[in-house]
Amino acid sequence: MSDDIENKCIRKGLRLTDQRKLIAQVMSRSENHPDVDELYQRVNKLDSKISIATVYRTVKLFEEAGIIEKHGFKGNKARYEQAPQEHHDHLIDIHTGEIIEFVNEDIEKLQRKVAEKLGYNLVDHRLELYGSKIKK
Amino acid sequence: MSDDIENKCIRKGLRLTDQRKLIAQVMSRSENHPDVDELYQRVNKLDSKISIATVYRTVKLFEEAGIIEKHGFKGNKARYEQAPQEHHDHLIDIHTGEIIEFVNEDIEKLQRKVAEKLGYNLVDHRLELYGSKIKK
DNA sequence: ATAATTGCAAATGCTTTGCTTGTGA
DNA sequence: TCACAAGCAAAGCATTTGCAATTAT
Repeated sequence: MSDDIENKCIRKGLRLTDQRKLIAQVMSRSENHPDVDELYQRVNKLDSKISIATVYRTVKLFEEAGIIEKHGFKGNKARYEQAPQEHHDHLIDIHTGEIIEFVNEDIEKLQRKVAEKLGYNLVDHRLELYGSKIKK
Repeated sequence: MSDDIENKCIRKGLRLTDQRKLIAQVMSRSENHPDVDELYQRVNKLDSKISIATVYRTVKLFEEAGIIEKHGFKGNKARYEQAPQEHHDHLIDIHTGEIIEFVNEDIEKLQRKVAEKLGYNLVDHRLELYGSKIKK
């Protein structure tokens, strides 16, 4: 269902305003990883009175609640995606900007091992691959 | 020698100004991964007339010439380090901010493999581990 | 000589915030 | 009702840029 995010909000005790519902909805339906401005554009079509400050506040709220995830890929602007059920990393096409999600359990394991070898518990990580399409 | 960066500038045909020499020198002697402001503070002690705009311009110039590397760890501000002879990744202590460099050839291999499986040539990557020190 | 570089301050781009009015529970 | 959220515009930061003066080659 597309209001999954709404339910999460309720469970987290977040007040459910019209604007938050809209942003949740747009976020749910996003195929790509939109930045705040894209989000604002889309939400704006549904409610032209919403302000970009609200989008920023909501996105941060959702992020802190663990409902969505923030990414800072190269080329700065923060991009968001719905917090995935299962963790994944990203491969970014350096020519088109297309973002492909992937999972590799071997890499995950090695990361934990590396951290431990250095005397650390792995709390979080960021892995981004940048590549160009192989032409046949 | 600490003026390794200077030689690289010459080889790249970059004009060698006093300010660039200073920044190169400070960069060479940095143990940590300084951000522009730290760099500016240090350089400023050697030449109080230097402007922060010059530091920004120089750091970008060096980066584009492949002389230094730019990192965007979590918590935004760009940090720089001398371009290493051998590639390495970073583990960041989430409590102290300390940055530890590491190399793991297995992870590197897996990354290439993952990219290829997705139909891409791996051009670049970013791997950051965030951890907290294991207490004995 | 002269094209590139600097310093300064103003401009930019993204993000946050103060304050008043509006609203969900 | 009333603590919290939204809208607006102003402020904040990191970074970039226009321009006149300076400098490396």
